[in-house]
Amino acid sequence: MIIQFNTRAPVYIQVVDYFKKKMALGELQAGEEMPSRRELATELKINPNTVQKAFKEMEEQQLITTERNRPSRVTTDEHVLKRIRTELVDEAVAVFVESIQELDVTMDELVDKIKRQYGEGNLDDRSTGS
Amino acid sequence: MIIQFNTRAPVYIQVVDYFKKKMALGELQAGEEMPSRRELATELKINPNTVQKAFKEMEEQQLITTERNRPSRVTTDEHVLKRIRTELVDEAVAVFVESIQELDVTMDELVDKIKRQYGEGNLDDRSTGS
DNA sequence: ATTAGTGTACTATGGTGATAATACAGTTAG
DNA sequence: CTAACTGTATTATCACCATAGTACACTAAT
Repeated sequence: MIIQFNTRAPVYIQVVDYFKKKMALGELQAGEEMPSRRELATELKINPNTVQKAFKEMEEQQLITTERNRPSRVTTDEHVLKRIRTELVDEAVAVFVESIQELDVTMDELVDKIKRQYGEGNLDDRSTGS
Repeated sequence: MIIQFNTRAPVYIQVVDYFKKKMALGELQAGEEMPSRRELATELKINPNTVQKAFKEMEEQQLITTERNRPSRVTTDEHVLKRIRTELVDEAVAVFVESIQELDVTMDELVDKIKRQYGEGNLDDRSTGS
């Protein structure tokens, strides 16, 4: 997965979301070691302090834990991990609906535009059985 | 239409979007007079300078015009006005798809969540014939 | 002409976000 | 022990955003 920074949202928030996605997809699993702050900063070409801020945020959200001067680890709380994907999607939907509210958009128009936006076939049209 | 400020996006951008929506819905029509900066600042409980910044942004986007020290007016360029709604929706869809990309969300799940988010029946499920 | 209302411009302050450069304490591999 | 790596903390600078206060030129109504 590649991270692509916007100008709008704070970088440290985008870093948090980046790791949330990784956890939601199982690319980062419970108890797994996180990359070091400096290493990640170099890799993402951002400031170590920004990474530190992101990690601090993730700690407050119970996504990772850190003991002393050892590399941070993904939480082992499966309960927390399970919720990540749902929260990401629900948050995105909330922001989306908020932004198009009162514009009298039909469901058909939305679905059409969303499908078109995906384009590269990332979105599955089949049912998952909810 | 009521404006509800987020903490995320700059206030002056939210003011611009607020007026874009009004224009897209025909609440503000071509050539119509805009409220004065000070008046609007009082009404929205924000600083006149913030309103001024929003109006300057709208001028650069050709949404309004101002001559000398007369109240600003909505552009008479129907071409510009026609595009507003499409741009608003497309932009929202782009941001939305971007945010849920790589999360393996099915179309069914999305539609379900979106409908649920609307809830109060703002979203029409019938086709408009595009 | 006076007054109140326009748009516009400027300075200043405070908060947040991002960067840069250090510094320190603790851990680990050599 | 030493060296290199961890996390953490601090100070400083810069940009953007929002606010406050003030000022000026012009227009319109009186």
